[in-house]
Amino acid sequence: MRFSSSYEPGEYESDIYAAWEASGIFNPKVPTVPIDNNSDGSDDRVKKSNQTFSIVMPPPNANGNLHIGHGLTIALEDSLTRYYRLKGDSTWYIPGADHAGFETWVVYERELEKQGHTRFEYSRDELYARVWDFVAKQRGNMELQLRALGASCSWDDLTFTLDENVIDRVYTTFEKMWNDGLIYRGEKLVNYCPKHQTAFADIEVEHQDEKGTLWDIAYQYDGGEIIVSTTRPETLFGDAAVAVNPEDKRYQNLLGQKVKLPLTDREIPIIADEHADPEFGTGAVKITPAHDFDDFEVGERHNLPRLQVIAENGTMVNVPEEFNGLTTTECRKKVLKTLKEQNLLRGERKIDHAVAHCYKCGTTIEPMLKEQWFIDVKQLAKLAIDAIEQDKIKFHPANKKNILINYYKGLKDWNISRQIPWGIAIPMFRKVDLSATDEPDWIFDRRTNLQEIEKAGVKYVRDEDTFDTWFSSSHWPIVCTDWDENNFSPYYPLNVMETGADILFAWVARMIMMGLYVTGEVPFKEVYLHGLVLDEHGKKMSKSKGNVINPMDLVTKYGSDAFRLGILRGRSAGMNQAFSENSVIAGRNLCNKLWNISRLIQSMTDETDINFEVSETVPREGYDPSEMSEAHDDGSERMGSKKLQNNINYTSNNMGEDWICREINECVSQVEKDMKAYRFAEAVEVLYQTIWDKYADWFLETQKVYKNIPLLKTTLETLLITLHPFAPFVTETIWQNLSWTEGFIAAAKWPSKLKFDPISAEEFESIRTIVSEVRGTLQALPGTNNVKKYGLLYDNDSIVNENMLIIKNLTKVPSINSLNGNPRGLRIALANHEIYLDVSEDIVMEYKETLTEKILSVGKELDALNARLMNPNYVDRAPAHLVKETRDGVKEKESLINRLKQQLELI
RNA sequence: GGGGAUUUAGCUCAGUUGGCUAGAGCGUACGAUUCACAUUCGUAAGGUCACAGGUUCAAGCCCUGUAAUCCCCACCA
Repeated sequence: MRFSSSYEPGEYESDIYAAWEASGIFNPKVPTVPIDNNSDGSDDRVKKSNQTFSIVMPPPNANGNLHIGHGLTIALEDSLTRYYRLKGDSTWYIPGADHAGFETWVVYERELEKQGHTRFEYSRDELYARVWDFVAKQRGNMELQLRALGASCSWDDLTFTLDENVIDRVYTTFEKMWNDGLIYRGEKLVNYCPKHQTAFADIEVEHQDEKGTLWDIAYQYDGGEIIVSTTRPETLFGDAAVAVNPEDKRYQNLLGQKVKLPLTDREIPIIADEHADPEFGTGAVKITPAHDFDDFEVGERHNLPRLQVIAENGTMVNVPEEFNGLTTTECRKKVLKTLKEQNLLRGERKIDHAVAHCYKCGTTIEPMLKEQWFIDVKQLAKLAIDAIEQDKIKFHPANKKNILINYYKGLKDWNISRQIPWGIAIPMFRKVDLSATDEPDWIFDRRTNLQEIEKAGVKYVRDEDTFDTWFSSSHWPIVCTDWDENNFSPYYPLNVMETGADILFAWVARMIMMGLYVTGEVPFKEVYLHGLVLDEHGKKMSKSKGNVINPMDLVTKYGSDAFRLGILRGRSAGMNQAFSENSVIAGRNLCNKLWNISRLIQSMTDETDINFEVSETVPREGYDPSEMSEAHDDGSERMGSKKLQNNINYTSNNMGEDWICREINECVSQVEKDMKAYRFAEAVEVLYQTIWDKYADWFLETQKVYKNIPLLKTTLETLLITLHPFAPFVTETIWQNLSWTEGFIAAAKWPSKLKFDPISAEEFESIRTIVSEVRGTLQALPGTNNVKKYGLLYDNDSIVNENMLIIKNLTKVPSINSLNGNPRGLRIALANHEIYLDVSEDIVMEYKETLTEKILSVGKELDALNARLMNPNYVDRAPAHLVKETRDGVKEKESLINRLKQQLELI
C-alpha cells in the first residue's frame, strides 16, 4: 500500500513541484505547423500542436511577499495554463518580478532613515546601486511562494522589470514617440508629494473628504474692497488675479479693477472667468496659477504669471521676509494672524472638501509647477478606443469595455517623470551651454549610464528623473513574449491578460495603448479582471483592521490545492467578494476525499491482481482513452458495463457504470465550457459534485458489489486529469502513487468522452430514486435505528431483482426478498416500482400522517401543472417540447398520487 | 456632478439565450458508525428571489421607477 490514510499535502508538495520543474514540462514548446495528424494516428503532441496559449504574470514586487490577491491571481492564471496544457496547447506562462519603483523606494528610504541617513547625501547613481543591492538581498521569497502555490510558469523566462531587454524596449518606444512628436517637456502643475519629493500621475493620488475652513479675505482697492473665499490663505502670495463669474451681476462694475494683494504691495486685476461659481462663498475667487490645478487653467486662459511660492520641500519661497522658509502650515497661521490684525479677515466657516493625499504616506499633495516629460495621449487613446470598439479585445466582465472607452475619452496627457532614483533613467540629455543656440535643448540618447555626454562638441547632462513604472509596465506583454520588429513572436498577442480590476486604468489601459502603438496589434485577446478578496464579512482587508489573511499560512495549514480550490469558489469576474478559511477547509476535504477514493481503487486493483490476476484477462482495450469516442446513441457499443470474465463475482450488469460514464462526460463538457467562459467557480463546483456526490457516494458504492477494475481506473484517471488544473498537487501525488499510471499528470492528455449505454444510465436514476426514498422513509418512520430493523420486499420487478445487491448495499437494509402473496408494509411510491418496506401495520398507521402530507404536496404540484395546461395561450404559444413535458408531468404526478392513495387505503 | 456594480436560505455565493417545482458550500437539527475517508455517511428544516409597477402563455432573469450597500472617475476657491 502506497497511500497513507489521509492526504498530508505538506509531505508531497515541494517534491512534486521540484520534479515538475526539473522535467521541463512548464517550458513552452516550439509551436509547429500541423503535419497530417490523421494518417498514422500519431499521438505526438508536439507535432500536432499548432495552438499556443500564452499568459503573463502581473509581476509581483521582487522584494515583497505574496498577499491574498496574488494567491487569487495565481489560482486563476495557473488553472488556465494547466488546462490548456492538458488540452495540448503549447503553453507559456511567463513569470515576472517588479522593481516596483515607488513602492520599493519608499521601503528603502525608510530603511535609510532608520540608519540615520537621507537620500540627499547620495548621488542618483549611488542610490540606484544601493537599492539594487537591497532588492537583491530580499529577492527570492516571492518566487518560492509562487512555487508553493503551484504556478506552472516557465522559470527560465522570468522577466525582471529592470532587465536589459525591458530597458531597451522602453527606450526604443520612447525614441519612437520622441520622433513622432508624442513626447513633450512641459511646465505644468503636477501632483507633488513634499515628503517623497516626487511627482505622481493623477491616478496615484487619493482624494479624501475632510473638514476644512473657508476664510473670507478682503482684497482692497481705492474706494472699495472685494471679499474672496479661500481654504488656502497661505498661497495668496502667489495670486495673479481675482476671478468672478462673467454672469455675476454683483461684480460687473469691478471687472478690470486692480486690487492690492494683502500683506504685499502687489496689485492684481479682477477678471471674469467661468471657473468662479457665484453660489460658492462670496463668488469671488483668488487665482494662484502655480499652486492649483483649476487656477493653472484660468491662468492659461488669461495669460497670468505663474508665481511659485511653495518650494519642493514644502516651505515658502518668494514671499515677504517674515514668511520666507516657513512650512505651509506655519505660514497659514501667520498669514491669518496678520490678516486679522490688519482687519482684512472677514469671516470663516467650516466646509467639507476633498483633499489630495499621497497614496503611500498620506501627506497632502501639493500641486507644484514643474518641468516634466509628458506623453500626448490623444493618438494613443484613439488607437485603443478603435481596437476596443471593434471588439479586438474581449472583457470579463463585459461591462469593463465601455468603462475603459469612457476612460480613454477623458484621458489627460500622461506625466511620465518621477523624481526617484529607483527606476529606469529617462534617456534624455539637456544642453548645458546655452550659447550653442543652433543645437536643440534636449537630445535623446540611450547612454544613461553616463551623467554627461558630448555631441558635435556640445555638452549635455542627463535628466535626473526616472520613468513612471507604468510606462515600462505598459510594455509587459511585448517584452515577456520576446516580441521584436523583425521576428514578432508566436506568443504575441497573449491569449489572456489576467489581473486585478483595480489596475484596469493604470495598467491594462496603458498596455493596450502601448501594444497597439509599438506592434500594431492588441497585446492580448481577452482580459479577465478579478475583484478584491475581502475578509469573511465582506470588509476590505487591511493591516489596521487586523483582518489580513496571509495565503502562505493557509497553504501551510491546508495545502496549496485546498487554498486554490477555496479561493476560486464563489468568485466571479470583477467582483469584490468575501473569502474565509471555511472555503479552504472545504477544498482540503475534497482533496482528502479524492485521496481516499484513489486509495480504495488502488486497493481494489491490488486485490484483484493478487487473487484473480484479472489484469491479464480484462478487456482493457475498451477503456484506452486514446480510442474512446462519443457514446453511441443506440448503445450498440456498451463499454461502461462490459462484463468481466473469469470471475464469478464480477459477472454483473451494473447500470451505475453507464450512469457514471454519462455523468463524468457531462462534467468534463461542463468544465470545458466553463473554462472557455472563464467561469472558474462553476468548473470547480461541478467537479466537486461529480467527484463527491456522484462518483464516491453512488458509483463507488456500487463497485463495492460489482467491481469493474478497468472502468475504475479509467474513470479515476478522467476525474484526476479534469481536476488537475485546479488542484495540481494532490492529483499529481495520486497519479505518481497509482500503480498503473505513467509520466506526469501535469503533462497528460485531456480526457476523451467515455462510452456508455444511455438507457442503462437513465435506468440507474430509478435505482437512485428507490434508494433515496427508502433512506428517507426509514428516517421518517418512528423509532431509531430503523435501517437495521426493516427489510425490503419486491414483487415481480426486474429492475429491483437485477440490482438487488446494489440496492441492499446502498440502503443498508438487512434483507431484500420477493413478496409472496398480497402486498404488505409500506410502498416505496416515488420510483413507481413494486417495492415495499417490510414494516408492521402499527408502524404503517403511525406513518399515515406523513403520507397524507405527501399526497397534499404532490397534489399542489399537480394543480400547478394542470393550471398551466388549462391556459390555452400556454398550449398554443409555448414550445411544443415544454407542453409535452408538462403533460408527462401531469401523468406522472397523477399516477404517483394514485399509488400514495392506494397505500393510504390499505391502512 | 459622471459612471459602474450589488441586493436570492442564518452566512458566502451560483442561477449562461426568460421555461424554476429557485440550487450549492458552510452553518443548524436529527440519525448512523469496525472492513477508502469523522477531513466520514444518511436524512431534514430553512427562500414574498430588496420594493413598486410593466411586458409576456411564462419573470429571479427583460423594461421603468424606488430604496439600501459598495466601488471608480472628476470637482469642491
